[in-house]
Amino acid sequence: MATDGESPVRLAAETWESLFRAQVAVMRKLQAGPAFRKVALNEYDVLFTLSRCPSGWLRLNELNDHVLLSQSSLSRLVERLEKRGLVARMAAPEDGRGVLLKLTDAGAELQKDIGREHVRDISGLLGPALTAAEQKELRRLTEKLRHSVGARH
Amino acid sequence: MATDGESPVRLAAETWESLFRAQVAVMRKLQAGPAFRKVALNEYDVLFTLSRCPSGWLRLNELNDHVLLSQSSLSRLVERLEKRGLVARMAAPEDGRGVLLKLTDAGAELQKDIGREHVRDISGLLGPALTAAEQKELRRLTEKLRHSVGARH
DNA sequence: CGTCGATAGATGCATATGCATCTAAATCGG
DNA sequence: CCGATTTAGATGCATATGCATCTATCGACG
Repeated sequence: MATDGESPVRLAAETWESLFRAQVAVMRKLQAGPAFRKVALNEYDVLFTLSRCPSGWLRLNELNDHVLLSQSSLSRLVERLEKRGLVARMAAPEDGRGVLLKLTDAGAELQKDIGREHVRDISGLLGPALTAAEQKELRRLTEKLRHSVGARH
Repeated sequence: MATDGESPVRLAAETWESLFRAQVAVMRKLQAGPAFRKVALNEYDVLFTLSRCPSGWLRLNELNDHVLLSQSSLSRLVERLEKRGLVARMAAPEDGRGVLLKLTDAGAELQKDIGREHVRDISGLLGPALTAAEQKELRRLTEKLRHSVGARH
């Protein structure tokens, strides 16, 4: 009758809390680095997502699925990035309501610069903490989690 | 000479990105639930941390290590919680600069209410996504990561 | 003890965020 | 083809956040 000491609900809660705290701890360190002096985290996230987009152009609403921001905040964030000359807008060809975004050359270059530094910082944090095998397992589990959660209805 | 297809730096970056995206995906769902109608995420985090504190009282600066917020923002957040009657302050007995915090009865009750719902939501997200063994492994890896990253001086 | 640097919080101010709402374009139903 | 509903983004406004700075206390050292 004894469970192995933990109900499924409690296990899930503890797992989430641990994941969340780890994310906070790493993020704290990353934000302290000089990489985020020029762009805020969410701004970098947008630049990064755009840099990974195969066609170069991405719809604003698709971008919104990636970032933990409300629609209105993202709208204004992009407005700021545009004013700084880091992204360019274009009306969507097939949808008169839509807006397409892409990095400008300056935006792409800034993303690459920050990205390089960012990747070094990350490596410096994860490398000493987890073996390669553990990192792979962590990547696998978080991918699985994300896809399960992201899968709608 | 062939690596197994992945440099350590790249693996670390991908692992972090996957962890981060999973956190965003889960957080999005959690925030959409009715639990966060009454208190914002960071506010709940403070209530939760206080509820877990053995002595009941916690220093403001210790709280700050837990939450992804600047010192000034936490200061004002606590001020709001105090105005809402959810936490109480006390001058630290051994340190005239310090402030001690604890939940009021109303704060403890609200935390428990939201916590219950929160835990149910989490279970509903993680349960279908990962087996119990996978959750335990994820918990282990993220704890290891957090302790390694946090143990900095 | 008295001065000096470090630490805990609070506060002024500029900016970022979210909610509600608005406009315009697409889609649906007849 | 037309009106009704839905969807993509933008915007007004109140609030939350961060940076720089300020005050008060602590701790070290002469």
